[in-house]
Order: sequence, then structure tokens, then C-alpha cells
Amino acid sequence: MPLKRRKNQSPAPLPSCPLFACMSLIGGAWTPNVIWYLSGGPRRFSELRADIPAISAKVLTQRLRDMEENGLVTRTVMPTSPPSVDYALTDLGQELVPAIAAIVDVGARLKQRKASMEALNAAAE
Amino acid sequence: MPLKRRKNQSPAPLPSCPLFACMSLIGGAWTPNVIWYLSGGPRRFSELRADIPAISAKVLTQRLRDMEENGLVTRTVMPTSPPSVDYALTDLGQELVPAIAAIVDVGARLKQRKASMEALNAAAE
DNA sequence: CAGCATCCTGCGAGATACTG
DNA sequence: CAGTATCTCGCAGGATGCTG
Repeated sequence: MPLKRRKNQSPAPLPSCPLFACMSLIGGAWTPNVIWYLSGGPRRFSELRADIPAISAKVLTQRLRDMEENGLVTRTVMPTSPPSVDYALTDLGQELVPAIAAIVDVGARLKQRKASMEALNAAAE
Repeated sequence: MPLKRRKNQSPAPLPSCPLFACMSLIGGAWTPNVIWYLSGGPRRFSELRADIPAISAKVLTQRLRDMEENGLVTRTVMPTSPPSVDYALTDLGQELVPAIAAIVDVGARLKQRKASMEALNAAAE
């Protein structure tokens, strides 16, 4: 989702399209998941990797860096050995949680609906 | 946002990541906007284009077709002259509206916050 | 453990021109 | 009006290998 109009043109600021600003924050495929798993409280890098097995370390780092830049998460390095890094949602990041929750909610109902559809199909055969 | 794992691998179905299923529905940069403008009632192709000036005809067509495939919208051709086509949200599509609304809401607050931040910065100088 | 560096791929999207 | 066709580009993301 090339949502970010970083360098390119797009001079018109998309009047009355408030979705664009917000979608650029959660646009990546993984960002919402990261926010979701971070909404329960601060987590370490390796914990997040375990939460979302399908993400690669590189992409997780990228997403977290982007989110840090956008002021969604804070990054705290613990000077232990071995070192660990804590990520936590900022107030701004917290504000996104309800939206993500709504998406999760719909996703769950979609899953249910799909399951009942398949049950119907199976019964019809 | 290459969310769709159409042909590729990804054998693990992302356990406990309900976001993925739903994000693949609204993953495109424009899909949420289309749903949003469709939430007020059925609209014609040209109306949608006017609603979202920055979208190109091709992309709008693509998104609408994808959404039709996913059962989010219905497409009704009116046999008039000149021909017109009506798009409307299905029940499934309607279910996504609250989630989109939540995102819009956050987007609006983000905008406010940004505005007040800039006002602070300006006052500081 | 938590990363960075590098190379590679595929999809979303823009631009432009043409059709029923 | 409502598309379709073709081309190109940029970025998210995957894979692998290496550091402090």
C-alpha cells in the first residue's frame, strides 16, 4: 500500500478525505497487528516476534522505527546483558487502539459468517 | 500493502491474527474511502469519482471490482442512455462502516492534535 | 538479543489513450 | 458515461547473512 506521498506530487491535500492521514499510520500490513499486540502493555522485540510469527525481523524493525518516527510508540533500550528493547504505545498510539479493535471485531464476525456459509454449503451437498 | 497472499506461499494461516482477514478487505489505499462514501447510500461511478478527486478511473474500477468479488458492494447497471452504474454496500460492506468510522474519528483527532502542536511551536518562536 | 545491510519480488497505483 | 488496455514506477515485504 503505497500510501505515503513522501516525495511525490499530489498537491491537492485530498479535501474531506480524513482517512488518508490515518491510513498512512496504519497502512502497512503489519502496523495494525503491532499496535494491537502493544495495546496490552509494553512488549519486547522478541515478544512481538513471537506474537506475530509471520513477520520477519527486518520488517518488524522497519515498522517499529516508522511508528517511532510518527510518535506512535516509544523505544526504550534496557542496558542489560543480553540487551533488550522495550516498545510501548504513546498516547497517540493508544488513540488508534479503538479503531484497530473495531477492525478486529469485524474480522471476527467475518470469520463467523464465512464459517456458517461453509456449513450451509456443506449441508446443501 | 501487499496484503493478499493470492498465489504465494504463507502456509501458516497467521493464528490469532484476525486483523489479516479484515485488512485484506480494506487494505488498499482507496478501499476505505470508497466504503466511506458509499456508506451514505448507493452512488454512481461518476459520483464516487467526484467524491474522491485524487483517484483515477482505473483504480476506482479495480477497487470496486475487488470489493464486488469480496461481496462488499453490489453493482447495478442501469440500462439508460447514457448508461450509468450504481454501487451500493452489501450487508457485509455495512459491517465495515463502524471500523472505518473509527479510523476517520482518530484521523480527525490526529489532525486537531497536529494543528495544536503547530500552534504551540509557532507560539514558541 | 536486537538489530543492520543487501538483494530481490510483486502488487498498488499513476498516466495516457482508446471503446461501447 | 463507464469503463478497458498498456506501460511504468515506487514501496512494502521476503530471504539471507553479518554485528555489538
